Amino acid sequence: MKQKFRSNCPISSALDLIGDKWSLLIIRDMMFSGKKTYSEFSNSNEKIASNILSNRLSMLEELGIINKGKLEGNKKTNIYSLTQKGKELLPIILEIAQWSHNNLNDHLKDGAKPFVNKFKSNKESFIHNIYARFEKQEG
Amino acid sequence: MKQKFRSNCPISSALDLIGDKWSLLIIRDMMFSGKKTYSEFSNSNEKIASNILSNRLSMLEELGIINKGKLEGNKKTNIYSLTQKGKELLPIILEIAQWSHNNLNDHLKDGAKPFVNKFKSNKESFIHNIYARFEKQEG
DNA sequence: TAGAATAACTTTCATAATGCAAGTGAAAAT
DNA sequence: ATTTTCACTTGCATTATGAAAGTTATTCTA
Repeated sequence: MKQKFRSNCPISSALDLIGDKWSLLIIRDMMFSGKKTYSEFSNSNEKIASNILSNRLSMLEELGIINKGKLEGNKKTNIYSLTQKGKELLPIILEIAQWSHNNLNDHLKDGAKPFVNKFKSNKESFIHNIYARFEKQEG
Repeated sequence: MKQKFRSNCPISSALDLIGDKWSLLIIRDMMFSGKKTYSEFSNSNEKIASNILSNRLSMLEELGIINKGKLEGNKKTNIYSLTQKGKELLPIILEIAQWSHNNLNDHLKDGAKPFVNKFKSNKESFIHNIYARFEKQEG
């Protein structure tokens, strides 16, 4: 079997799992756009190729970051959802957003700025509110 | 010219710059191991290939995340240091460490755990202490 | 001060990952 | 019954990564 991890370092090990240009975008879409099907993911602004999307969805599932399921009465559409492990990527994603907000200002549209500002003003509560929303969505 | 960014999304844009398996490891070594030269970076546990290291150092410099300099009286050794933009990657890296600590526990050695626990207990002050250490190192 | 060692790469070539376009098969809608 | 939709897969070109050896300019050492 091929080694999954390059070392025992927590940073390195996380990058072994999600250190690419696509995985976190799928997670982002699940967290902030409520996307949950293959075709929804394939419609992102960043134009992920269908084979890469397919590959990442199965990797993320294998890693226990997302789940794959169905809705009753529909055999066609697969419904992907975040596991706890996946949900806990939220703080990472928010810090990334903040870094971009601080350091790539020229390039970014203004849309996300109020969002990041709200996060900055009280990170803990901001994160807990989103976690609560995750709960609600699952009923 | 080739487009650097896939979209205006802050997450996507950050990943366009540092969304790979090596860039953040170089930053990590600068932040936590005080590494600053090519040969120090090439000695990491994760065994980065020399051509990739070279490529990443120049990318990171081009992106304004690190600086390349010399020490007086030494024309040979290049000294790399973090810019403000680079230093601000600290919160991202710490959140990644925390995620691994929470979710990859079986795989990780115990060494980093007290560190992450300290971070968890008071993130703001932990981060500010490290920022202060950055200042000190530069004199 | 001549030769050895070191620092920082570069080059070459094999392998793996990504990207693009087209194609497939089952399920659902018309 | 036929067309659409959904979730992929396949084939092939391009790009990125990895391993090993080679290069050049210092700097150290005998």
